[in-house]
Amino acid sequence: MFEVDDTRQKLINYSGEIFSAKGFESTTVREVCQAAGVNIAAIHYHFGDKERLYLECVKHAHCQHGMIEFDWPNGTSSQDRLTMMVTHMLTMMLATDQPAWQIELMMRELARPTAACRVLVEEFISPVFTQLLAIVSELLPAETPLLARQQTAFSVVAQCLLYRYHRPIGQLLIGQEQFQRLLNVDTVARQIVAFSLGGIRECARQYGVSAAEEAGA
Amino acid sequence: MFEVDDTRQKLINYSGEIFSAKGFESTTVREVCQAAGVNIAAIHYHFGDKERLYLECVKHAHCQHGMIEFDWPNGTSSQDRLTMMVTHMLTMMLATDQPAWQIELMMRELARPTAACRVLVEEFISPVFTQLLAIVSELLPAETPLLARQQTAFSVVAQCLLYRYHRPIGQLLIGQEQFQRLLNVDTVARQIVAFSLGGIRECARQYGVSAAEEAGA
DNA sequence: CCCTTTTTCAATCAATTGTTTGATTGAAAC
DNA sequence: GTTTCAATCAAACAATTGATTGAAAAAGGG
Repeated sequence: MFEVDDTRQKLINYSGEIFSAKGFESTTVREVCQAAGVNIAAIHYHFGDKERLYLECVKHAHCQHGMIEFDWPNGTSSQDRLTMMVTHMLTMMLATDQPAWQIELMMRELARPTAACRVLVEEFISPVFTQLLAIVSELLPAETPLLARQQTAFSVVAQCLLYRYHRPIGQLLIGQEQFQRLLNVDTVARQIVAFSLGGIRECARQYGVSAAEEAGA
Repeated sequence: MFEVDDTRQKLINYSGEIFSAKGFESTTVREVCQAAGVNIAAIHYHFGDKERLYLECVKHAHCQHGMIEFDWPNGTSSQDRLTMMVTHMLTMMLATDQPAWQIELMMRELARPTAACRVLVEEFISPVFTQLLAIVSELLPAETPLLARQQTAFSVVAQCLLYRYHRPIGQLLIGQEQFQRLLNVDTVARQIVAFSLGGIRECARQYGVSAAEEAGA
């Protein structure tokens, strides 16, 4: 974490934090510049305008949290890979340590896409989804239609997304102290993996015997 | 759907639509009044200010789509009730027919809560969640800890929420025409129910034999 | 008809928005 | 020492924001 005392870098860091907390519209350039300790005109000088500063933040966010390369030990089972995948996604979702504004900004962008969304999906989301789809496909029969496999993968990611997007509702529903216990990655991951494996197995039953079960028998 | 030519009603309808589409901050009172065909001062006269107009919209939204009362035919199985529950939630999530701004506004409120969120959860979300939790509990062993049952219920609702909140990502991930096929309630409901039943069964295995299986044996 | 109350209207308010200007700084290049 | 150029600054820009005014219009009751 290099703390470069560069005006441009300071602007990205501070504006990214505010953008992620309040959104693009509700963030004012004066607020950003005051937080960063730079002059108002610095935004125009270094980025052109507010929107291009925002785009730079999104770009910076998904570069910093770039896709990690999963190099599974040879012969890792589908179940284990699913577990690692879910754990990886949950780690990002539940991350509260600083600087966490990058994730939050990306989540905002994915929920209410602007122009920056497409590249975000292509470079950040799509690779993860492709890998997840591959894992799910191994656990489903070979004849399973593509759409059904995609739906199954959606069911897995949906569970992970809930704990970030709907944290406030969750707290109101089951109480704050109870929900606090659900911020532990391993606790949640264990439940989601178990639930998902059962769900996948049930879906597999609709289309025949899964490839994994076939190999296991 | 009474089309009352009342200024107050027109303001709620049109502003609700714009609020739901662009959010509170990005919506201007001029835009609203022009759409409704009323004078700018009408907002101040009928509601006081912009914020109280917004609160009135949220209230109107969750009143219109109030909680439906499930009166199951006596002896309806847990599975069937889960199916009806999921179908009900998905019907709301995937609703695209007019006027759909009420749901969208509530979803916004639940993702980024303002003062109006608490009453929304208490009167609208909590009753549904309570019923879902009851159904899930029937399918799980009696010894299952409360937190585990709540997590399981979360896993079910999460799948439903995905198809509304992350529609843009879904379209980018699997293609627009492919995603279009996932806007059919029955198609999605069938998959989610199957996945969920399998997931619940797997979770039940961790805590013993479920009450339902016990009764079935 | 007149009187009162409610409702609507054009015009304007002060405040805030993103953006731009032209001068000033400071250090490197010649 | 002079020139050059990127960087920063205070100040102001035009435009838009939500809110407010006081008069005009409409509605209702006697």
